[in-house]
Parts: sequence; structure tokens; C-alpha cells
Amino acid sequence: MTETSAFPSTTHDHTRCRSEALAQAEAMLARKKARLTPDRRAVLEVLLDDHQAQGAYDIMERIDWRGRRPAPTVIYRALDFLVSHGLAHKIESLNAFMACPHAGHEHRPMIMICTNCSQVAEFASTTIDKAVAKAAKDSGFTPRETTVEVTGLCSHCRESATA
Amino acid sequence: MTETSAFPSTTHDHTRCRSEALAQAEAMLARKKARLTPDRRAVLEVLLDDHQAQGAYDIMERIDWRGRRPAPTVIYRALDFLVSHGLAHKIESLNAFMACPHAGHEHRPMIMICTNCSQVAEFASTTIDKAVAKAAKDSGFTPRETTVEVTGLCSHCRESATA
DNA sequence: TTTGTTTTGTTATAGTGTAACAGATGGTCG
DNA sequence: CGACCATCTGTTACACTATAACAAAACAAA
Repeated sequence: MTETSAFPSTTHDHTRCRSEALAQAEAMLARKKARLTPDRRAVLEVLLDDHQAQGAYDIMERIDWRGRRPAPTVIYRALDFLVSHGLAHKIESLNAFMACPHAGHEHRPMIMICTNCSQVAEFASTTIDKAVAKAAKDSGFTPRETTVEVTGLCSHCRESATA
Repeated sequence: MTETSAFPSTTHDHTRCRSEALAQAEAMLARKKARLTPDRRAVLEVLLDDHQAQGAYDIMERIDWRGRRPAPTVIYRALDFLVSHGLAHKIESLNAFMACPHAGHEHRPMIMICTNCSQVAEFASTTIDKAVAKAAKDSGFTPRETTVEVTGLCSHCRESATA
């Protein structure tokens, strides 16, 4: 099993990372005949600006909306859209949002949150899914949606923390 | 594999369920030399009143505090204490709290939330813990705290939903 | 081009959670 | 006892997160 650090290296080409994700999102929405309106696109772009979780109000601050700041409703509506189409995830334990790097995959991945650098990453694991399904079944529970979030240290911060 | 429904039956002896949990909590805190002050006890009692998740403000409403309602701070302080001693869990996806039936065990269980009857239950699974640990390791991530929450239908609601 | 659906604009408000600091209380050790 | 330190309480004010409601505009499809 290779260690595919889900956290991008500090030197990765983020301009490209960002534009590819955007292109993927556009393609995916076109296929679904869903509309990436200017508000939605603006929110997605802000989310794609870095690999950190961002609160709705942080996003609000970063959007130039005809010289003004958009109202919270505008942001939440866009976020609802993005989340429901799998382009973003809500991180429950932070009340914040992240862009999803794998647009369109139906998935509810594990989310990892680095408490040092605040970067977030996701990892899809069928092993976890199965373990959760089994635990639910053993409790007579019929699962619908699963949330798995982990805080800790990403590989880069772990190394530098060896001080 | 036995199906040990983690959700209490509608007919279970809740008076007893409640008083046993309280006694366990007292014993555990005495062992740790931590103080179950009146505020903390009041919050714990409200949490133990039923098997649903309760928001901090719901709890606030239910506490008679010398004829008044306690301030939010009072509730959050008590909740912090209870959570840090393993007597309650925060349910991130609901911004709400539940009493922990297994006082004192060091654990971060999976939490199941019935979207029909709003009851919540927990289930400790080493299989899930291992799967999460492995997924983290495969991503070069060093985990600290894990949150696993599942929405769905509990056994009782699943049966009645077969209409 | 009419009709129905989706999206926008806006205001107001509901819900969740902390900061800060003075004062009270309790446990401990001389 | 009584002085001390740590913890817990009381209170005010505020910050952050999220939704309700409804009229108006934009769009797609026939």
C-alpha cells in the first residue's frame, strides 16, 4: 500500500490544481444539466483557492459582489447547491466547507483535518464504509448518511513537529 | 452475531436507566476527584431525561435555576466538563449533546441518529477504529480525534416504516 | 410568447457558542 | 485556624452560524 499523501505538498502547482477542478465541475454539471451560475461559481472558486476549510462568512468576505458583500443567504444557497452536487463537503466538526477534489464521484469520504496547518483532505475508504455498515447492522440500525472526520497532523506538519 | 439494538425499547425502565447512569457518573467522578457541582448535575440530569440529542439552548430551557433560566455560558461550561470526562458526547452533525450511557470508558464511539424518532445511540467498534487508523496511515496522517456519525432508521422505526 | 420552474435580492431573525472579568467557594497545608 | 491557590460561579456583552419569508427576475420548454 503506497502512501499517497492526501495533503498536497507545499510546492504543488495550485493554479493548475484549481483550474482543473473547476473544469471538471463545469463538465460534470453540464452533463447533469445543472447551472453553475455566477454566485455558485464565485463560491466554488473561493473554496478552490486553498486546501483549507472555510466558513460561510469567510467565503462571504472574499467575494466581490458588484462592489458589495453578498448576504449570507446567497452564500448558503450556493453552498447547498455545491454540496448537493458533490462539489463541496460540509465539515461538521468545524461548521465549515471545503471544495471536493473529486467532483462528481458519489462518495462520503473520511475527512482529515490538520490541527497545525488547518489544511483538510479527504480519503475514500471502502473498508471504513464496510465497518460502519457492519456496526450499524449489528445494532439493528439502517444507515443513510455517514460522517467521518478526523483531526490530527498531516504528513508535512508531522515532520516539522519532530523538533 | 447477536443484534444488540443500541436503541432502548420503548418500554424500557427509564427511571432506572437514568438513576443508574447518574450513580455511575457520581462514582466515576469521585474516583477522579472531580466535582459534580449542582449546575453540572442539572445539565447531566436533563441529558439523561431521554435518549435524544439536545441542543444547549434546549437544555437551558429545561433547567430551573432559582426561578430563572441559566445563561448560555453556564450550560456550555457544564457541557464542556461532562464531555471532557466522557459523560456526554457532542454530536457534531446536530450541534447537540447526548448523555453517554457508558460513563468513564475512554472511547469515541460511532453515533447513530434516527431521523424518524430522533433517538440517538452509540456503538463502540474497534473495526471502525482500525479502518480509520489505517486509512489515515495510508494518507500519511497522524490521527488524534475521530468523529463518526450516522443518520438513518433505528430498529423500531424501521419496523413501523414497513407500512 | 406564455407558462411553469428555478434562481436572485433583500430584510429580518433564529440558533449556536465565546470572551472577559469580578467575585465566591472549596481544598490544602503551614 | 487562616492564608493561599485553584476552581467554579455570575453576569454582560458579543461573535459566529444559519434560516424564513416573499417579491422580483431570469430561464427553459412547449
